[in-house]
Amino acid sequence: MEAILNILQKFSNIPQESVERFVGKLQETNIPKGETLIREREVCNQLSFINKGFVRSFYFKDKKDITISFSMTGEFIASMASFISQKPSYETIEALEHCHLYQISHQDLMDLFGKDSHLEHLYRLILEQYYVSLEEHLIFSKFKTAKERYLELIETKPYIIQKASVGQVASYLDMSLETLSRIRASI
Amino acid sequence: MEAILNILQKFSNIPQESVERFVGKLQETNIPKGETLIREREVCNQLSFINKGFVRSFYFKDKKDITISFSMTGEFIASMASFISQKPSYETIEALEHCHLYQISHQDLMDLFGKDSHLEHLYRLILEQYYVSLEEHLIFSKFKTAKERYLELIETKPYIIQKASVGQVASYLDMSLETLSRIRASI
DNA sequence: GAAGGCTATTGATAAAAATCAAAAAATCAG
DNA sequence: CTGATTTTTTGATTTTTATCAATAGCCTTC
Repeated sequence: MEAILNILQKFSNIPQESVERFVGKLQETNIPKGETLIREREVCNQLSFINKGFVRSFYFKDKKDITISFSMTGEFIASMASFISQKPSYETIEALEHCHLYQISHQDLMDLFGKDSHLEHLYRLILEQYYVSLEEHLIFSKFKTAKERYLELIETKPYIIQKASVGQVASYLDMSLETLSRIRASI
Repeated sequence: MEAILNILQKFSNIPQESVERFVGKLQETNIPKGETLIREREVCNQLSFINKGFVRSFYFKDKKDITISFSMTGEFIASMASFISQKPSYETIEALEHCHLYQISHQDLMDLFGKDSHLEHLYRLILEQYYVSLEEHLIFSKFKTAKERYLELIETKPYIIQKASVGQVASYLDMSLETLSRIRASI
C-alpha cells in the first residue's frame, strides 16, 4: 500500500482523511502472467494501480494485434476511453508479468468524487499528466524515423525492450517486426 | 455568450451560481485571420473557447511546419501541455479564420477550482472528453493507410478539408502534400 | 488584364519500409 | 536432455510514400 500513497502524495498534498477514504475503496488483485485485465468488448469498470508488474494494452487489426501502450509498476492503467465513457472497450490489456494491483471501481470513484472534492482534484491532476504524456507520444511518433523512435525508446523506457517481444515493441513503434529486428542489428 | 453556456450545460448540470462565477472571469478576444493565439516558446496561460472561428495547432520540424490539430467553433483550445504544466509551448496556434474567443487565464481557473469544486468537476469532464478524442486520434493515425485516413477525415470532419490548405491537411494526416494531392485525384 | 507570388497537380526517381520466405536462435514441455 | 514450438534474424522482392522537379491554376494587386 505504501507505493500508491507515495504516488498520490506526489500529485497533491491532499488531507489524510481523503487519502484514507480512497484507500478504503481499493481492492487488492493479482493477475497471473498471460491473463487479461480487460478484454475487447467488455466495459472497463476498474481503474488499476500497478503496485508491481507490467502490462500491455493492444487491439486487433485483421488477426494481428497492435500495441497501444505498455504500463509499469507505479502507474495507473485502464482502458481509459471505456472507463471514462463506460462503453465497451476496443482494447485488451494483458499482464506480461505477474501483476499485483490495487483497483477501484468506476462507481466507487464517482461516489467518492461526489463526497470529497479533494479526490476529484487529485484525479484531475493525474488525468492532466496522462493527457500530456499521450500528447507527447502522439507528436513523438509523428516526426521521428523508425530508427529514431527505437533509440528514443531505449533512452526513455529501456525496460520495455527487456520485457516485451520484438513484435510487441515493433507495433508499438509503428513498424514491422522485421524492420525493428534490422534496426537492432544495425546499432 | 450563449454558445459557451450551452456547451457547459452538456457536460454537467452545474449550479447557476457556479456558471456565473466562471463566466465572470471570461475575457472576450478577437484574433484576426493569420495571427497567432500562442507562439512556440511562450507559456500558454489562457484557455480559449472558440465562440466562432477555426484554428490550427502546429510545430516546426526543420523549417517545415507539421499540423497537430484543427479546432472549430464550440471547442476549447490551448497548447494543453503548456497550459497544464505552465512551461513553454512547443506548439504554435494560428487563426485560419477570424476568431471570436472567450478566454480564462490559468491563474483565474485555478483560483476558481479552489473556491468552487463544481467547476473543477466540470473541467474534469471536459478533460476526459479531450483525452478520449486524443486517444482515438492516436489509434486512428496508427492503423490506417494514407488513403483511409483521408477518407475518414472527409467523413468525420469535412470542414477541415474545406478550410485548410492541402499542405496543412497532409501533415495532419502524416503524409506529404504530393501524396495527398494524388489521393484526391484518385477518388 | 498582366506580373508576381502562392498553392496544387503531375511526373520521374529514390528511399524507406512492408511483405513473403526461409534459416537460426531461444524457449518450453515432457 | 531433446524434440517441438515460438521468436528472432536474415535475405529477396514489392509496395508505398517521400523527394525532387516542373508545370498548371489561382488569387491578388497594381
